[in-house]
Amino acid sequence: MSEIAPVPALDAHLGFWLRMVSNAVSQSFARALEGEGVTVAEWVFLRTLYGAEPAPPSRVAETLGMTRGAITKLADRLIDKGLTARRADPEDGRAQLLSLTPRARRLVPRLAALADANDGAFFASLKPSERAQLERLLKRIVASRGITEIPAT
Amino acid sequence: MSEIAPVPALDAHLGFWLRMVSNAVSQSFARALEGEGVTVAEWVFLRTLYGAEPAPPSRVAETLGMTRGAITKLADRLIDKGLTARRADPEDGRAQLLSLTPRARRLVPRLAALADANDGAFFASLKPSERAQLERLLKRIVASRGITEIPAT
DNA sequence: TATTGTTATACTCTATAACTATA
DNA sequence: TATAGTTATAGAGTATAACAATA
Repeated sequence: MSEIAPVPALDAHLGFWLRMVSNAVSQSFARALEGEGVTVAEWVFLRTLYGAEPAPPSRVAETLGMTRGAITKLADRLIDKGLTARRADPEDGRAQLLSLTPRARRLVPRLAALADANDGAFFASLKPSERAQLERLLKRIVASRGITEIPAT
Repeated sequence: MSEIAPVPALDAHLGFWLRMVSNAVSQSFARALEGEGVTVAEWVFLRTLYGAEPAPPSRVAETLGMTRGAITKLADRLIDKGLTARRADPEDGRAQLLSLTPRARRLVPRLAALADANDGAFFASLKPSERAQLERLLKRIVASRGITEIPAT
């Protein structure tokens, strides 16, 4: 006979609440971005290249904690959308350089405004001191666990 | 000429830090689950059915905020793995009932132990009072935004 | 040989919509 | 007609591995 051992509920873990809030924030942001025709991963990619020198896929991959193959696919999609350009690196015949198109440079500030609004709405119920406390705790975890990966999803 | 308007960095948003930590917790947990041959979504599904009456796909879908089609696919995979059973509801010819196999009932406590260990490791750098504070703030956001969806991913 | 990038393949997660069977 | 579930299709995100070109 198969016993039912007592098992903590899903919501007994802090990680559960973290994911619940994080997913809600991301999903809400994703819906807002949809109106501008981009996904969250695309936003992160665009923001990373914004105001920066053209970068090779390998560096973007490292920054975002993704494989080079994944960056190729993401870049392909953004090139199709007219938001990214890819050109050969004049100094290394193997390398490519990714950069934003003028349209992307006009778009990014609009997307940033959506990010601001989304963030503001979600954390509006916290007092400034509480928001600061939340940020402090999260950054402590990032530091203590050595988390370096920028979340693209 | 295309101007570069000042745009807040990705890490200027609380949502960024939330996602950074949440993704790290989930990825670490996913790797731990891999050793047991299940994904995070499968764990959530299994935990939801553990110790509960057999449930129709429609109810599971509602609980997890997924479509019925998605649940069918998830259940198919778990049936293949011998962790879930599907049988016709004797009281409604249209309905099916999903339940855990004995093997799944033995597995869930092991998976729960992994969840405990993962959570413990990530929040070890916080004092108990800080963990409580973090939980309180997260739950406040959940309540104020009316978040109900259990994060399956 | 090592490195850069692309391509091929595959799998998870998810959604929408068409479809079947039953109520 | 309405509901429950499945199936078909599609797309995002990701990974691994094979490959071509260049260093």
